Amino acid sequence: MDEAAGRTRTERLAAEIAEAIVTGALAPGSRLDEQALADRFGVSRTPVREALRQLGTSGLVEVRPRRGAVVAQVTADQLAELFVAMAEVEATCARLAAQSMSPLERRRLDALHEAMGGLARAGDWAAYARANTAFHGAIYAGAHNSVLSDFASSLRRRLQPYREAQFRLSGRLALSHAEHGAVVAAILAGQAAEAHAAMLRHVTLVESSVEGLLAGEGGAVASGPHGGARQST
Amino acid sequence: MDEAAGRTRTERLAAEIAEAIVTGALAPGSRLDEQALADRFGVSRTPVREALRQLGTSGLVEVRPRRGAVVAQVTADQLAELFVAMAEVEATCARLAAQSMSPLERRRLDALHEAMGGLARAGDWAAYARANTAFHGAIYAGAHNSVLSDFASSLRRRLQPYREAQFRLSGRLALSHAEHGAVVAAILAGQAAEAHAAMLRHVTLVESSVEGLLAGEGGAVASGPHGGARQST
DNA sequence: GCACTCGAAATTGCATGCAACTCGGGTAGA
DNA sequence: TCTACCCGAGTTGCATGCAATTTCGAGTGC
Repeated sequence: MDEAAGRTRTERLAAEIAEAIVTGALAPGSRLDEQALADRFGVSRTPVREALRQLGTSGLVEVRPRRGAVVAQVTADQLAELFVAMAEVEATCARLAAQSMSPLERRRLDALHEAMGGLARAGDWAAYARANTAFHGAIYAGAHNSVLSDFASSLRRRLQPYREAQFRLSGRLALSHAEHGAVVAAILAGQAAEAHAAMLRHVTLVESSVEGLLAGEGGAVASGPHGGARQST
Repeated sequence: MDEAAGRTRTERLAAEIAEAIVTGALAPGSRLDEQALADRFGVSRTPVREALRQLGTSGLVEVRPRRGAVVAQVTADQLAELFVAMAEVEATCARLAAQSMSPLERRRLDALHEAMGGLARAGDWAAYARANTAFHGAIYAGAHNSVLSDFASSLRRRLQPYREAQFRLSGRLALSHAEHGAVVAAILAGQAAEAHAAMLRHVTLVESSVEGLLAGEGGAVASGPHGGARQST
């Protein structure tokens, strides 16, 4: 499934390591030994080092000079800050989208939302999670601002493992779809303030849902939301 | 002048190259030849490459696989997007700050604002520009969210050369201080919506001021706001 | 005169090697 | 027994070298 994802080895490595971190195959806090990674991917340490630097800048790994790299620890406090930041940025995107989405973009957002209703009723949380990414992506795009859009995407990506788990909670799917409904209605109507408020509420509810999950797991925040998932590829 | 800024060569290089880009010593669009940079700083290509990758992730340089790195071009459209993003993020920080700044933080913000009034009346735009960075930094910090704060700082840094020029415009100093006054008043009073609106207005006014400057320069956006300025420190 | 092809120089991507630093265990001393 | 020190293994930071790709220019055909 890697085909020719990235042209250079460094790019492919950065993508693969990021994937492993986001999916939980590499647990937060684990050391990222350069030689071990190089052996594992069949390359030398040089591209591994370059990939780790890149991931360090984007916040996924922490590189300590002369002391190696580790998968970034996400404390409960930092997790809360990430969620607040994502809520605010997404809400901003929603407001801008309400102001500046084209008629075509509005129709497509509406259609996507309708389709997700079917997935929610069917209880297909895996498909819903995928569609959910597209849904939020459509709103980022509708803001017509690549800087905000990129930032929102990167936050969403970092929080992906924490968000995904909560879709399995019974009832969350229908709730999520209802919250989306309020966002979509406000955007379609061009009501900027309402769109902002609705999106803020939606993401904040996701956050409290995640917090409930993590609390139930017994303070396993530092080791991520995966009960023991290991790499799948 | 570099003392021991960064411990490793890569870090120092990243900082120095970033500085050269931000101050305009390296013009947007210029090629960043690895060997040339290595010679210039007296190191080998390896740390230069790692530094360039880092800067690539943060958006300051554009690295094209197999085709070398160039200082990121900022088109007029991208500049507008950067300003919109900064306005929105700063406004969000201002709103959060109004909600959650401690009494001590509020007093300090007020004191800083008062001091800047003196600088504005004296027409000391260089000192005002420095204090301005501290002023906005205080608001970022008051939001109590390192994710948003870091993002805002990075945007501010990228826009620094464009913002700085407009302080020299006669009248801008007093106007800027007046706009700050509205922001400070709202934050001190805990009026979240007002703080948001006031900050949005402030940054948007800075943007139009910068646009006026650039238009006056004759479409020199792509080559940056420096008419030929070279590094000063 | 213009476009296209081919080849050499230049530049990037990556592998390898070495020195400097970190960190663990063991030992001597109090 | 506890503390401090020392030393060796293991890692990281960086330099160097080579292969692959891009780029630019000269030459050729149309």
